[in-house]
Amino acid sequence: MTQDYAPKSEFLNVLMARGFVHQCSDFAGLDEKALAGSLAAYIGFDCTAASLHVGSLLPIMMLAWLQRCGGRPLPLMGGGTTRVGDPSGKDESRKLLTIEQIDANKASIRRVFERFLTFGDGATDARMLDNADWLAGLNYIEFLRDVGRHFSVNRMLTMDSVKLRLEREHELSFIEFNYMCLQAYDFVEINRRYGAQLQMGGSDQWGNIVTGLDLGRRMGTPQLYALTSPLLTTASGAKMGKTAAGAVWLNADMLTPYDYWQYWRNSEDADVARFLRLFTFLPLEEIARLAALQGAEINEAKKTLATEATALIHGREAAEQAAETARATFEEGALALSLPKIALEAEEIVAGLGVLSAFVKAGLVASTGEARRQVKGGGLRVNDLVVTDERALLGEKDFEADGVVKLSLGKKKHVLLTRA
RNA sequence: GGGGGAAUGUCCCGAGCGGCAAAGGGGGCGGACUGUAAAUCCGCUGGCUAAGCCUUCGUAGGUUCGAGUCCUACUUCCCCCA
Repeated sequence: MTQDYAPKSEFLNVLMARGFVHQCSDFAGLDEKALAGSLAAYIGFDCTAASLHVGSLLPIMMLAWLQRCGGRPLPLMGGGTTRVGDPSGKDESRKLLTIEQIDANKASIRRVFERFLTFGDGATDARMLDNADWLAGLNYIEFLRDVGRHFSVNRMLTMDSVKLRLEREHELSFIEFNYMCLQAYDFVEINRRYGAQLQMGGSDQWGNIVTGLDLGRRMGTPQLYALTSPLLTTASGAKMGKTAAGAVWLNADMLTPYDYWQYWRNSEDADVARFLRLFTFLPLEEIARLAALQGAEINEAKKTLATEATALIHGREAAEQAAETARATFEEGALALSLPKIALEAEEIVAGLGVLSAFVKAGLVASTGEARRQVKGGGLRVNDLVVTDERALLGEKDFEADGVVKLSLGKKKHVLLTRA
C-alpha cells in the first residue's frame, strides 16, 4: 500500500525505498516534520519473553534508520501493558506474568537495542521508555475523567479490528477494548514527556496508533503521525521467525550466532532482495547488484544477507566466524571445530553411549523415539556416516584425531561431542 | 435465570456404531531431486530399559470384561430465549 508520494526527507526516502512503509496518516505532513529535523518517534515492544525475535527486527530497523537520518528513536517497553496481558491474540487470554518476570525480560531485551541505537541525552540519542512509568500509577477515576472522556466509542466501533469482531459476533472483552485506550494514552504521554510526534509499528497496529493520534488531537497535543510497516511473511506465505526449534531469538544466549546465520542463509530465493533491504544497512546499489544474481549465484546474496544480518546483532566477528564455520562444513565438507559443542563426561565415553541417546543429548532430536525414527529415514549421521544400527555405541574410537564426534541431523544440523 | 451445543494426539484444524495409540488435513522433521532455495515425489510426526511396557481425548467419579465413545457432577467457551 506504499503511496506514490515522493518524499523530500532522507528518513521517509530511505524507509520507502527499502520497503518499510505500509501506511502513513499523512505523508506530506510527516515528511515536512522529518525535513525540519529532530523528529522523535517511538515503537512499542512487549516484554512477554526474555528476548525479542526476528519479528521485532523490522521495527528495530526503523528506529535505527530514524537515528541515522537525524531523528530521535524512542523504543518503548510495554512494562505496564504487559502486566495487563495483551488480549489481542484472539483466543485464550495468555497467562499473566509476574512483575519480576516482566522486569527480567525487560532487562534482557534492552541489550538488543544497544546494538542498533546510540543511547544518551543528546538531541538524536535514543532513550528507552517504559509505559509502566505512567500507567502503573494511574488512578481509574482520574483516568476516566481526564482521558476517558475523549474516547469516542462511536468512532472506536467503526475501527476494523472492532467492527470485524462485532460483525462476526466474536467476543470482544472489555479489557481488550481498553487496551486500545491505554495504548492511545501512551502516545499522548510520550508526546508530552519526550516530544514524540510519530508512532510506528506493524500494520496490525494501525488502528491503535490512529486512536492515539485522535486522542492527541482532543487532548491538545501537536499534530501526531502514524506510520506502519507491512506484515512480514516469507515468499511462501509463512510468518517470519518460526523454526522447528522455536522462535528465532535475537539474544545470543537463546540462539547461537551460527544458528542465526543459518536462519538467514536458508532464506527463500524470492525473499533475498527484500530481506537485504529490510534487514541490512547495505546501500541500495549494492543490494541491486546482489538481487540481479541468477540461479545458484543467489547463494552469494544469501551469504551476504546472513553475514550482514548476523553482524548487526552479534557483531562482525561472530558473524564472520559463523560464515566460516558454514563454509568449512558445507562447501568443504570439513570438520569445523567451531560448530556447536556438547561436552560428555569421561565415564560416559568409556562406558559407551548409545547413538540414540547421544543425539538426544546433543539436542538434535527430542527423544530416543524420534532418533529411532530418524535412523529409519536415514537422517542421522555420526562423523558423516549414516547411522544404520540404532543400537550402536559411541566410544573412544569415534573420537577422531580432533577429539570430537560430529553428529548430524539431515544435511544442515550439526553438533560436536567433546570430552568434558 | 431458562434451553441447546462444544471441549480430541500439549503446534493448529479436525473425524471418531463401547475393542483406540485413535481417520484426515495443515505445519514440522527426514529422504530423493537441486543450489544449504522454491516446486514436486516418498517416509515419519505420544514416551520408554521396545516383538513388550507405560501415558494420552476439559476435570472428578460411575456403569462395563473393556470408555474418547454411555451415566452423574464440576470447569470453561459458544449459541438461543429472558
